[in-house]
Amino acid sequence: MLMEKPTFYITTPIYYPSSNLHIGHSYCTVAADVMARYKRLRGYDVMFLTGTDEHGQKIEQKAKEAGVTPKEYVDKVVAGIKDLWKLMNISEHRFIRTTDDYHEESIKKIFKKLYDKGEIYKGTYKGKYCTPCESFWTETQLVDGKCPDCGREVIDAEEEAYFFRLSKYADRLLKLYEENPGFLEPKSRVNEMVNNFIKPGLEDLCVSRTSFTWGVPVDFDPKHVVYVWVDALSNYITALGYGNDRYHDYDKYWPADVHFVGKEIVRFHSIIWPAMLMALDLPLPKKVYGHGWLNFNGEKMSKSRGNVVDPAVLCERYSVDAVRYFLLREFPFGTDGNFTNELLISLINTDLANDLGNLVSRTVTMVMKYFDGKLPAQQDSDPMDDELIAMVNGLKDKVEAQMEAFQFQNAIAETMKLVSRTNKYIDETAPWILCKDEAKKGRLAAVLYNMLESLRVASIFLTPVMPAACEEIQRQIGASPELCTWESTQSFGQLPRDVQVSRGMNLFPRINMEKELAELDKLMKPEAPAPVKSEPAPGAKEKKEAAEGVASIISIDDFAKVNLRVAQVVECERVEKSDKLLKIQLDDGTGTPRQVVSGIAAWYQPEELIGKKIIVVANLKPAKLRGQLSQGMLLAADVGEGASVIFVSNDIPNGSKVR
RNA sequence: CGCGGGGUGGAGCAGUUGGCAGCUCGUCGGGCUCAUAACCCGGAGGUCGCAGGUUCAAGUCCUGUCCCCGCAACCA
Repeated sequence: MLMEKPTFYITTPIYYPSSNLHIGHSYCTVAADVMARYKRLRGYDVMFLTGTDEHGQKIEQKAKEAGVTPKEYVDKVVAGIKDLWKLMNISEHRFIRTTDDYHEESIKKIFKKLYDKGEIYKGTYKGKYCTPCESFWTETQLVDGKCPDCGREVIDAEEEAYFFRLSKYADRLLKLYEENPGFLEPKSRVNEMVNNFIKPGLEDLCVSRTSFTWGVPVDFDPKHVVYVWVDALSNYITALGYGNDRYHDYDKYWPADVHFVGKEIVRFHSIIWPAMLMALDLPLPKKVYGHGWLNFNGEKMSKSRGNVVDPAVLCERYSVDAVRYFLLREFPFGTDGNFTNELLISLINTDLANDLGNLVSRTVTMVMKYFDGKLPAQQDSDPMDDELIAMVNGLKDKVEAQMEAFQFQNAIAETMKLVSRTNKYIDETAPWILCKDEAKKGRLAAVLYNMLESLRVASIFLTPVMPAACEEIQRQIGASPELCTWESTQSFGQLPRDVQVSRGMNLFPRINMEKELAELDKLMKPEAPAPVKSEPAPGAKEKKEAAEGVASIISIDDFAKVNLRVAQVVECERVEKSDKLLKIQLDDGTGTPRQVVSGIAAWYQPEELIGKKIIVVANLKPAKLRGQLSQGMLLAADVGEGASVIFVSNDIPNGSKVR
């Protein structure tokens, strides 16, 4: 009886607090939380870790821009992150910040240990350096041989740096994947790692920097700070007390059962992290699971596109539980998902309002109506009930199998099948007819009991996903907490026969789709003034067109920001390996040639543009297209599927301002 | 160029070891009235991107091809 509880250690990545988090971060953290809650329900001693990775040049810069110290900067963002997790009902967890003193202490020790073991050596980091930006860049990052940030020339430069002997672990990593196929999931990620990174050969990894100071100093060589790899990845063990006295759970929880990570950082977790642990002679995590990304309306979410979804807004409008349900029910964990507002509302309405919420409502109402809230113990069963009961009894295994494989969407789907079956059962048994015959009171009571019992089981399976709502369901159907253990779902019939229900509020109110879509649209573009046109609820595509067709009003000052100039095409050629792009050299009157890359190759031959005068947006941030620097864009009209460049009269001198 | 992912009824997606093609939404018709204009039943609708091949049998394996998306390394 004194058996120790089995342990379960799950982590999310530590997020980079250079700005507020978006729905993608919530997705990962909620998934981990659901797993943690599920394991706790099943009797595990769970350690759930999340946190923030707070060092690095970008934070240093952001803080400088904001006129505060880096610590002040991250403190503020981190406070917001903690609030978000509170709002999203993230259960008991440990929160590590890489600026925590115990973590920094551990990092110094780990770095020293690796150095003493010869796993880290001092060398020189060679790269391209942009003096004004004080930034190192790799060859591949350069845009047309110039600094990707400012477009200026870079110089060859070297800096002294420490390197981790990553290259020597290639074989051991390959062996790890072969012998332990479950180490990295989904499986498709393994090929990616092997083909892209290990097979071409691993290079030693630069693990220190001298170009910025916002980091953990290397204590035996203080002009260096520990770079992200050692600093951030080690959080999974420093948070347990490895190398520090703040915590003492390392022996209990390490190795981790699973690291949940986004697909963009799978590489770090499946190559660098295991290699580091090998170098430290520590056990490896049992599994790294790379989940997919949430796109928005088919596009990658990003600040510059202005399509970042704020989870807090959604939670406030639709309840935390509804958002949590949506995230896990709608998207297969492991592959990318496409987030749309329409999908969110539609799922809440159908699954939660119509099916589950309404089932609770009609069930409780009938018990109130027919038996004044308390069922009689005298009940008559019927073979008609067998199918429903069998379904309940078989459900636990199915749900568990899906949860253990991190297939949340399937686990939820299994449970929702029971909800649907129960709705159907009501139709089959027609309690509203039974109630008219006094002789059938016992039968009526049995039917209502079966409905309650199905709801009890469904609510337990959904508890990890929707903790608050399920608690309320259980309260309404009269299922006390001791009747809602995970084990109790094993067999049908745990509620007392004479159960007492209580009426409650609607769990999931239906949402007016048209109205909400319009509201959400407004909320997502807070900086934009009210749209000129506010057609109700157009389809997704139409909406996009409307936004493009009738742009919102801007002030003359906004327009003044755009620097339009007349320029003449000097040279023009196709961009190699691209069928859409033309590379155009312009004379914009400044004396310095300007290169613009434009996606008009389908409609223009390079020759026919040479000598023509066009209008160029001269102050657009330079971008790299197919490896070619583009310093601006030329104006062209959309004509059907094609494009028509706006040419201007050759009388206008190059460089003339257009306004 | 390379690597990875994807192309399945109107929309969005599932489809482990090859075996009569499923789900949700929408749509059409019917039923019910306990319930949150909810619930239940039935119908229509797909030659599973295209072309070959292996097999008694392929969405599922092999080859070729077209299109879409992402990643290309110190960026955390």
